[in-house]
Amino acid sequence: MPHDPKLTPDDMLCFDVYAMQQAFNRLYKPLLAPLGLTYPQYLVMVVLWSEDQMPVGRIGARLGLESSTLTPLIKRLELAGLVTRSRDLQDERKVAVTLTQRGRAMEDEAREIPRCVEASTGMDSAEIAELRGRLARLHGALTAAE
Amino acid sequence: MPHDPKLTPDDMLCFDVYAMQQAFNRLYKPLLAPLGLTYPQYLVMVVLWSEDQMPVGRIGARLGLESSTLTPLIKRLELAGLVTRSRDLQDERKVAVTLTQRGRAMEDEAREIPRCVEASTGMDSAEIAELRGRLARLHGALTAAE
DNA sequence: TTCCAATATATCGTGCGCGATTTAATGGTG
DNA sequence: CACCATTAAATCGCGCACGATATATTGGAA
Repeated sequence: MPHDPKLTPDDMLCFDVYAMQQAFNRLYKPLLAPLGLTYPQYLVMVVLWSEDQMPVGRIGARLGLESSTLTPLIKRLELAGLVTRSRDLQDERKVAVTLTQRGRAMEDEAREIPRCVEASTGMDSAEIAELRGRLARLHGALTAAE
Repeated sequence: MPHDPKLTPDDMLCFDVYAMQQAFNRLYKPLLAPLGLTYPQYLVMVVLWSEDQMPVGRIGARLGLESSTLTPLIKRLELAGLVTRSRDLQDERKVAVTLTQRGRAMEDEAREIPRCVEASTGMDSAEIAELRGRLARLHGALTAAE
């Protein structure tokens, strides 16, 4: 029985995804630098721009992040004056995260970013949609596999 | 001029990739736990299994990682008894990373992992190849866009 | 030969990301 | 009412990941 041909990272789907994540990070860095945001911070802001006043846990559910990741991140957003944190009066276990005026205003400053990113992909919307469909299917299979 | 419809992370290709990376990490974790490896450490081992005795910089070139990431990671592999580090005699700036006997032996223990991962994708090889092609094209476009 | 720019690695500081644990509030059940 | 499992955040420790910087070696150029 012959040995497997030597496996390299370039043969692995997971490495494509790993490298792609690196590439997106490099792409976003200069776009987000003027806003003073990191990429994960930008994701949190996107969530809040789509629906303000959310408890930490709900943001985490949207992004697949734990409170151990989000709590310090959100505290940095608070320090930057973009959000405020306040205990929910109905349920004091929850901490509601709310955009400040400055946080809301930043949505406008960030408006060009999605278009800029899309342009960098060199793909038209149909192609992007097709790729996203495949990724969604794969994501479903992987999470189903636990 | 109408406002853009509210953007959410679920509308973003970059978030698909971000979530996919999370999913792969979750998938690999239990597979790598018996070996005592993290996912980035596994990638380094894959590189060394494909070609032993490599300087730090060459490993970094393969994986897209800086010495500031690799040096501590490789020191942990050394502490685990999987590799040794030694100055290149021809060029003493370089540090050659070499598998120990235990490091080489681990290749066998890891042999089932790629098949296991492939099975979890729920895709056949043609489908995977097609997806990888699209990702490679996107990666090229993104890195070309700086 | 002496100097110097380039190269290779290491170090430092900051920010994710997660598992494990802690703390506190909630909503039942006995 | 008292008890307690559940839930929501926060905290802690560890390991990436990267930019900026430091250190040391190398290979030329003056």
